[in-house]
Amino acid sequence: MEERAFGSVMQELRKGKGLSQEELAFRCGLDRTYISLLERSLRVPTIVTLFKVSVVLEIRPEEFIARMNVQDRNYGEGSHLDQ
Amino acid sequence: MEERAFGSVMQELRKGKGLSQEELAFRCGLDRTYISLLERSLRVPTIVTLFKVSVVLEIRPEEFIARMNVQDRNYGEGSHLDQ
DNA sequence: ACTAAATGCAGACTATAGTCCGTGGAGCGG
DNA sequence: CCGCTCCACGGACTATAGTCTGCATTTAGT
Repeated sequence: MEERAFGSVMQELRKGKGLSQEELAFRCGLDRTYISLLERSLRVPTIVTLFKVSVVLEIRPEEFIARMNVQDRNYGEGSHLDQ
Repeated sequence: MEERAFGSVMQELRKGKGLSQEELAFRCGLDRTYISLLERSLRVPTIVTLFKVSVVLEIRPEEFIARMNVQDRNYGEGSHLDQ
């Protein structure tokens, strides 16, 4: 199905923004332990959760999904990964 | 959150392929009544369900999500909205 | 009018998304 | 060593995704 896990993409984006799991959870209105479960791929989010996380991580949800499909595509040239 | 419902996009794609709810459900490995619930936005799918439906409807999941964003959503001064 | 396909919908389920408590361990600065 | 932050993890929840069965209604064809 998905080539790359949702949680892996989320963790990468979270660390890229220098957020702790707890801080991300708070800003998303989700539970701290649930973010942990997501990153370890022990839960599958609904698309509503995808949208919530995308807002906080400042990425378009479709871009988030796109990153799950392909490992190497020249994402960004570091354009929106920095900050 | 989403401007356009998941179910609305799914129904449009389903009809575009001339499939009944039952046929779509069968090909997705989902229940017929659940497809009905999704189209009426009485349920929110997980991303796994998004992927299943996308395969059958022959659309990339990120494109599916993108079609939910008909209205503009602003994530921080258009830094990654372009492209 | 009759038939059949397609869908809405209700109810009672099962599986899992998501919460809320806590504990313990790894890492790090003082 | 001590305190602090971050995170993995457990257990016991609550909410909701998703199934299954059955029936009623609508729509289109003949």
